[in-house]
Amino acid sequence: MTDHTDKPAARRQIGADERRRLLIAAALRVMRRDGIAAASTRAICAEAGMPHGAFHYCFHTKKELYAALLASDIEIDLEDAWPHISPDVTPEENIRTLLLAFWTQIETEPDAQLVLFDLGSFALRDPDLQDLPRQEHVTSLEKATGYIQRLGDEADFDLLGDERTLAALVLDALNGVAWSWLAHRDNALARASLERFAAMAATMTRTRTPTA
Amino acid sequence: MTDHTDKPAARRQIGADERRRLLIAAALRVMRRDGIAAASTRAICAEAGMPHGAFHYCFHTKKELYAALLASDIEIDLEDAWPHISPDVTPEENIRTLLLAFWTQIETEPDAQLVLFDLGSFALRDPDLQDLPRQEHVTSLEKATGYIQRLGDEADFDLLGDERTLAALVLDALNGVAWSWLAHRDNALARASLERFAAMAATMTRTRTPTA
DNA sequence: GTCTATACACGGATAGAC
DNA sequence: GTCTATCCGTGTATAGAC
Repeated sequence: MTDHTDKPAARRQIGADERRRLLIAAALRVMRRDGIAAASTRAICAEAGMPHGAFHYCFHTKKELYAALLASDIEIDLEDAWPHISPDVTPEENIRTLLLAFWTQIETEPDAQLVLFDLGSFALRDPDLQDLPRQEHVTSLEKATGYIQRLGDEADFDLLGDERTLAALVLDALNGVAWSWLAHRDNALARASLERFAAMAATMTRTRTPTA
Repeated sequence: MTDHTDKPAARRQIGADERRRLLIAAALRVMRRDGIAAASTRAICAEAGMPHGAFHYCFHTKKELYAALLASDIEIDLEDAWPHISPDVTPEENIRTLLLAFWTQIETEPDAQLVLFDLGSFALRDPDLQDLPRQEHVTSLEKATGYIQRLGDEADFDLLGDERTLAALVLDALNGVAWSWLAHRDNALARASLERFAAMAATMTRTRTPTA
């Protein structure tokens, strides 16, 4: 009789793990909107529609939330936005196409990009969290290397020199362009820089099947 | 008789403008050491050896200090560290030399670099301060353009394409490499990326006086 | 397990003595 | 102009009711 009530009391019991997910998502929203400094535990709980007390039985400490945010990698992903690469156009054009596909992802979410910088910067100061950006970088590098290999396959060219170094440079260039773009907000300049980069990178390629 | 004392009481009167300089310097030290979040007005005053009250008659608000920090541009300067550029070696070697000279500046002060990111990121969130990173970028761009022109002159080559776009790309690449280096701290990888960039950039040059 | 109320420390800013 | 004492808001964390 005791648990036989009409009120869906059980529905309120969403469980700590689910709450964690909600809090992480809420934290990201607050950070995107108001910056990392404004993302207090109170603000995050309010955003998630939870009472403030909920925070500390989902995460022991706030640092734990930061760690969770950094672990749930919020990085650029091209899986669903892979552009059309054709072996019929020049390597330069294909490289440019790929870079601009990346760039579009960044350009559409400037606030997310800023949060990424803030979060990384925060972690770099804390000895307990320093490994997370390092790990994130390794992951990005692997992903980028994969993208570059796929590009070479689809566009029918080989890369000269070490692929990993090149992948690192591409990632860094994109990040650097993103950073300065956040300051100047000159879309044309950012894209021109990337197109310049594409032209330069194309000199590091050799087509596999020479055009007959 | 009144102001004729042996005690150097007047020496204590260092003046508000001098205090401002001291506070700015102290703020930078604290930020480098403990991060921007730890740089409270109290911590800064303590670092400067001043009472807490001193802060608010040097700066009306803390934002004013941030503005002063961003205005007193803490950027990479090569004036005193310009490397040896020779027209007798390839453009690629000269470009690499210049880039690595820049890089050495960055590499020796990682904490300063991190503060630069933090400060910029903070300013980008605040509508009142957004112009400062923009202005800083313009300044850096002009300076970089100057360096590139000087490089071309001393190394005896011309640049293909728009100089400003190239200067922007160089700055962005350096910043991007710096950012990822702060995470992975792999000096060799960072330098390899820059050398790669130098090789690519060299394809955008044409020597002025063709070797006879 | 869930939520309220609260403890406690710290931050920016100001009032007012000297 | 210089410094002390203090106000007030906010942040993290926890004790304890339900």
